Amino acid sequence: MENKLRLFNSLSRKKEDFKPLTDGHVGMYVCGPTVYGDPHLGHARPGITFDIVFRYLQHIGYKVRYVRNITDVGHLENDADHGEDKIAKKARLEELEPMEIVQYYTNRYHAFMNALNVLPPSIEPHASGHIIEQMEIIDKIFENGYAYEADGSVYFDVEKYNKKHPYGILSGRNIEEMLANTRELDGQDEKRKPYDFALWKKAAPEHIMRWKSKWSDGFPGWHLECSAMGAKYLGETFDIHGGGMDLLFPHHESEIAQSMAANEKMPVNYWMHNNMITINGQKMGKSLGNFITLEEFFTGNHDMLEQAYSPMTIRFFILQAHYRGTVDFSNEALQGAGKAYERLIKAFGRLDDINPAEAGDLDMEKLRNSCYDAMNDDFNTPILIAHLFDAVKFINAAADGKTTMSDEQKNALQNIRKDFIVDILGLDLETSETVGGSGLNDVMDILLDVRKKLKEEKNYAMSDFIRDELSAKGVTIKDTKDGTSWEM
RNA sequence: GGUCUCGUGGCCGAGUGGCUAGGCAGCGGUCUGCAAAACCGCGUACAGCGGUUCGAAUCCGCUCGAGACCUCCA
Repeated sequence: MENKLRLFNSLSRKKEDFKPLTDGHVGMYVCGPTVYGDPHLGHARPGITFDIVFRYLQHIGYKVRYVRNITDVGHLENDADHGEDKIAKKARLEELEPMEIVQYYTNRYHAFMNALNVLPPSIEPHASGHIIEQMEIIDKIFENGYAYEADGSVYFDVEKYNKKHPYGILSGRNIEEMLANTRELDGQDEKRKPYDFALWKKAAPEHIMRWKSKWSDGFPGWHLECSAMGAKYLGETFDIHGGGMDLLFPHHESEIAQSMAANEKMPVNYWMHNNMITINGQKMGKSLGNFITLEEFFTGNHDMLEQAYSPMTIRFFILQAHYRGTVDFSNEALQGAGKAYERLIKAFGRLDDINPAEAGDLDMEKLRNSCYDAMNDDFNTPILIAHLFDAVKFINAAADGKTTMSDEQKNALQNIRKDFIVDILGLDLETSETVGGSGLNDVMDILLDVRKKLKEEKNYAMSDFIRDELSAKGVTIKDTKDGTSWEM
C-alpha cells in the first residue's frame, strides 16, 4: 500500500514523512492514565487521538503494537521530597488497599474508553508490575554516571547529562533558563539542582506502597515507568510516543534523558502530543478542579451541562477539531456536534435503500482520495469529516429523488462508510435516534396505519394528536412521499 | 519573570501568499393539510496598526488580548 503519511513530530516541530523502523510494523507507546480518579473529558482526548492513529496505521496496512500504560505507582502529588504518591493518598483517604483504588479506577477507565469506542491497546502494562525493569534502568544510569544517591533516594544528574546530551531537546528549553526560572519548592535539599528528578524515592515509614531495593525500601520515580515499559515491549528505540502536551515537560523530556543515559540511544523517532481541552478558555485539568467527568457528560449530571451527551457525540466533537489544537468545551458546541453527527450517520444509513440508476454528479475516486489525503496529512480528521459531508449531501439528494446514483457510486459510498466512518473514525452507525426496539416496530406499524387512515379521512386533529403524543414520548414522525417513518 | 502557542463570520472549527473548508444556529425558498426531515439559495469572516508584494486572513514588525509549559495534570 502506498504510504504518504506525514505526521507532526514534536521533536523537530515539523511535519515529517512517516517511516517506521521495521517495514510494515509500528511500535507506539502512549502515556495512559494515573488511576486515582474518574476519567474526565481531558482523558478522552489522548484516548481518541491515539485511537485514530492506531486505527489508521492498521488500516493502511501496518501491524501495530500499541502500548498504553496504567500508572499506579510513583506519581507524586508534587516534586518535593515529601510529596505523597497519588494512589497512596487516595487509598489512605478511602481506607482501601492502593491496589483496590488502582483496580477500581482502571475498570472505570476501561468502561468509559469502551463507551467512546476507543480500542484497547495491544499491551497495557502497569508501572507496579515493572519495578524490576525500572531498577535495572537505574543501575544502568548509575553505571554511566548520571545518577547519585542521597539518603536512600536516587536522583538523575541533569547537569552532568546536559554536558554530553542536550536536556531540553524536546521542550525547547535550556538548563540555564531552567535554573533561573525554577520556582523554589520546599524540601528539595536532597537534590543537587532543582531540575534534577527522582529515579527512586525512599519511602517514608507510613508509605504503604514500597519495594525493596539496594538503595532503600521505596518506589520508582514517575518518569521511569515509561522508559522501562517502552523499552521492554517496543525496544530501546521505537517509532511513536504519544501523550498530552502537558506531559512534554518534564515527563517526556526526562524520559529521553533517562533512556539516553541508560542506553545511549534516542528512545523515540516520532513524538506526538495532543492539545488540551479547555473550558471557558482555560485548560480542563485535575489540579484546576474545572473538569467534568465522562460519566457526568453521559448522564448530564453536572451544573454546567444543559443535557446529557452521548459517547459518540463526545467522540465526534473531539474529532471535529484537529488534535494539535485546543478544543473549547461549551454546550452550544457539543449540541452542534451531536446534530452534525446524527446528520452524518442518518444520511449514510439511507444509502442502502437507494435504488441505483444513472451516475450522479460526485466523483467517488476523488472523494476517496481526498479522505486519504486528509488522514495522511497529520491525521486531519476535521477535513476528513468535511469531505464526508459532501457525500451526505449527495446521498440525501439521491434518497430524495433529486439526483441519481449509480451502482458503482453506491458501492463506493458503502466502502467509504465502512473504511472511514466505522474503521478509521471509529464512529457508531447506530445513533440513539436510529435505534428502534424490535418489538416496538410492529406496534408502531399499527399506529402509523391508523394515522394514515385518519389522514385519508382528513381527520387531521386526530392524526396530529397521535404525532404530538408520540413526539412527547421522544418518537418523531416524518411524512414523506414514500410513506411515514419514525425514529426515537 | 522565562520559553512557546494562538487570536477566523452568532457559535464551533479547517485552511492558507491569488481558486473565498465543513458543521451548528439564522434567514428565504422547494416539498407538505400542517409540522419534522431532506434539498436549494443567502450572510462575503480572518484581533488592531504598519510594512513586504501586482496581490495577505496567510510573510515581517509592533500593539492589544487569550492560553500552555516552567510544580501534579491527558
